[in-house]
Amino acid sequence: MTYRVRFAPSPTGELHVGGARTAVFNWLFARSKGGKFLLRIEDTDRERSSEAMTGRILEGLRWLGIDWDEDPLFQSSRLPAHLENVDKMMASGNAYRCFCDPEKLAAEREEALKSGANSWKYPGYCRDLDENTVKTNLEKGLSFSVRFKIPEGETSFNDLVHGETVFDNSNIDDFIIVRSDGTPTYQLSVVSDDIEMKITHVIRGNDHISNTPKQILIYKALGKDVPEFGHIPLILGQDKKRLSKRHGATSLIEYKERGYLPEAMFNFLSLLGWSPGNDREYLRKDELIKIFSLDKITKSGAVFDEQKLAWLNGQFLSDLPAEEIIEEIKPRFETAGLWDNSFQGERKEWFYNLINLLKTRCRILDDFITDAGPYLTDHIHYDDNGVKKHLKNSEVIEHLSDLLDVYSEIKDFNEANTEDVLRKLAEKLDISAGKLIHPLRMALVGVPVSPGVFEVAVLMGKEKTLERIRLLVEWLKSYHGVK
RNA sequence: GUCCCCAUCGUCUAGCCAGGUCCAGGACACAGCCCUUUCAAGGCUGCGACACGGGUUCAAAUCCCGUUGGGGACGCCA
Repeated sequence: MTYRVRFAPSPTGELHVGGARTAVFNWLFARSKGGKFLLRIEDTDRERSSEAMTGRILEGLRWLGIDWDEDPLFQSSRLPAHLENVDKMMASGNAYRCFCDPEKLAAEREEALKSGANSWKYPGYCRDLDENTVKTNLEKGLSFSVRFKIPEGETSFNDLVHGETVFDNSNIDDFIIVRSDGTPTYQLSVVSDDIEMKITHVIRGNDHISNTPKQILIYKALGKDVPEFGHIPLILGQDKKRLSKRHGATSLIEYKERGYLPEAMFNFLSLLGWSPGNDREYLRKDELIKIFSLDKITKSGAVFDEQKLAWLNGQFLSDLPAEEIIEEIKPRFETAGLWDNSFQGERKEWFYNLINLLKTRCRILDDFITDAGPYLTDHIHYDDNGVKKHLKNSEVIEHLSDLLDVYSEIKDFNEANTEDVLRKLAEKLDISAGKLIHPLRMALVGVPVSPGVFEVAVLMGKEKTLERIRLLVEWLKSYHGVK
């Protein structure tokens, strides 16, 4: 059996993280089974759909590393085929024309609900119209929609994640499959296209569970095989409600812009409502393909926790070679005005070293911008807290001046020597090494946080190190009011 | 309201189907310690959950029923 699954976004908005997660599960299923992963663009809502949005959705998918096997099917192109199915169903008595006035129906419904009824279904006025009436109505030019005729009985399916699920048909309305303007509705289009695309497994969000019996009934009315269905849990916001815009960022692209790596995002999404069944969490795509299975999908909703995403991103960042990080951060550095082409030219090695020094401290890509700043510009701002903590005693002026002297003497300005010389000086001055180390860090980067200060000094080079110590000495003189 | 789905640490989850090895394991977050020149990273420790009530059973987080709670769907949107 060839497994065929699909992801069917409608291009009415950005690719939502929930949608992206559905795509991830479908893709993982297909790739792990050697099946096909297909795309269908549900663009039948002409008002809200746009070609531009289709492009952005595909771009998001590509960014995540999700590829598809055949050309995407545009639902709007399939309109005649959908309507053909309606003819079949009308001919077989599974669908009928409804001449009811929609406004009248709406009013009826409102009234019924207001007077305490707990649900309202189409009363079936046109359900059993005789041929002559239909004919006359048609001749009169009355507009009509087409409804699906729900049969008696119950409809059940064995959901891949929830197991046996049963619906009593009496709870299902004779839903509309063709609007009075002659266009097919969602339920019809989905089934028609899934048949056309030979979809074997429909893996989608939980919110579609109540659509499933309707769709199964259409398959049956059409005499087609019913595919397997698997309904995955919804992604929730902190308040446990379905993730939506009021929870913050919901579109995949926003996370890309925030500096998350596609591999990390993919990994994170795969863990939302699925687990490999053991303690492994930090997983690459090829490993995920190997271990993914539908029966490990969780039943309950999953809260989107950006902190965990950030942690995962940090894991990927730490393991990513500097070259690749540089590719990712280049555009960000450019917009921040920190980029210089020499980083990929004569200062290539130096820049690699810098990035390698910073990467274990970074969680998202923009962290590199703030962390790398002091190395790339000469504008040093002395952080208030750092000043209070390490520079408030005017003695540091003397200490730094001494450090400046001994550092100027160093011939081979490497980590061992810079450390050695500093520690000897501290001993001579009878102070702890920290009393020199922290001011030195302040001199070099202006903040009390950095990689190992000797690594920093060496990376900056002797000249710049000396210059920055001098600069801080001058700054401190005026700060402490020393002449 | 009706129908459907769900229910293990604050969060993601393992365990549940094939009941004992679970006074419930891992991860994120949080707190502390170690390492250490700071911050990360790393290591260690701590905090922290089987929603409730009934069954069934020698034994239930695991099976059954109910209650409660949460969510989703109830469109001539998709």
